Amino acid sequence: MPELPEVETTRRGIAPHIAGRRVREVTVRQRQLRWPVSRRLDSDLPGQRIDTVDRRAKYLLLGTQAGTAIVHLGMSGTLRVLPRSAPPAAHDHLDVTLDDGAVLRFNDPRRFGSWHWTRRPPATHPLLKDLGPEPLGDDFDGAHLYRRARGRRAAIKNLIMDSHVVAGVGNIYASEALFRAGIHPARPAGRIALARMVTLADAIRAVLGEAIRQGGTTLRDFTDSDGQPGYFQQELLAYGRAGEPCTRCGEPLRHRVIGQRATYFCVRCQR
DNA sequence: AGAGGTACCTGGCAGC
DNA sequence: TGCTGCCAGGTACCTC
Repeated sequence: MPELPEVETTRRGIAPHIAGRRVREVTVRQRQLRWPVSRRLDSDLPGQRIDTVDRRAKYLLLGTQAGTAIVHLGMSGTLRVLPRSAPPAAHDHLDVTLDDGAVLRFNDPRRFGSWHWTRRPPATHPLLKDLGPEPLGDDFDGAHLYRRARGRRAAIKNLIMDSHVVAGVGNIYASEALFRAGIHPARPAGRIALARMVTLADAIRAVLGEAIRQGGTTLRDFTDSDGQPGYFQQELLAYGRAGEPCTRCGEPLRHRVIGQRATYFCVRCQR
């Protein structure tokens, strides 16, 4: 269930266990993920030391001297560090065995996740090169949103979920940020004033930041073989709460499909 | 160029 | 209990 906070939580969870380790072996049990896993991964990654564990949008980047593994968790992917002796379970599609006997194991029931290998700077990879700014980075703010909304008649919720506008805002946090900002999710993006875009950008940063902090607090030991990876339990104010009273005004929250995705909002507070 | 729909795949759950 | 239909956190790609 990875949105950006979970991907970041995963990154923080696995990094201490894999950074600096050398890759002994790559085992691909299911090559058909969102895209077929390139044979280059099997051939190039073994023998390399993992120097960096970074994140760009919802992509995890395992950097080595020879190239970078680009990993996406899709809708249902998880990455965990386990003892090599741990037997593979259903949907354990890919293992990266390390030189200390641990294994970085990728599990993904729905197979919407992906593994790429690139020998070039990862930022130039087709999947990454056109991404918008990081929502928690310095070059994302209300002015950026306002600029990108000029001439756009699409719903604001669709705009902030467009990874080319801002990277990594998923369906849950789009609803949450719009609720906090008091902006109706279906409002045409081009008809929102700069000041409200500033409020929205701040809300996006706040909700993602808080979720990451919560993810950190509930993060379990990623080396625990039988523990579920610790997904954060966030106090969501809008998402999934159709019919429940708005925390601000008491009006029952509504559910509506916008951009083919479930959307939750308050008709009184959000305009 | 922008907007909208489709596709990928499996598991869980409500309803019958 | 078992079947069917629907829904789910993502996002590239296609068409209009």
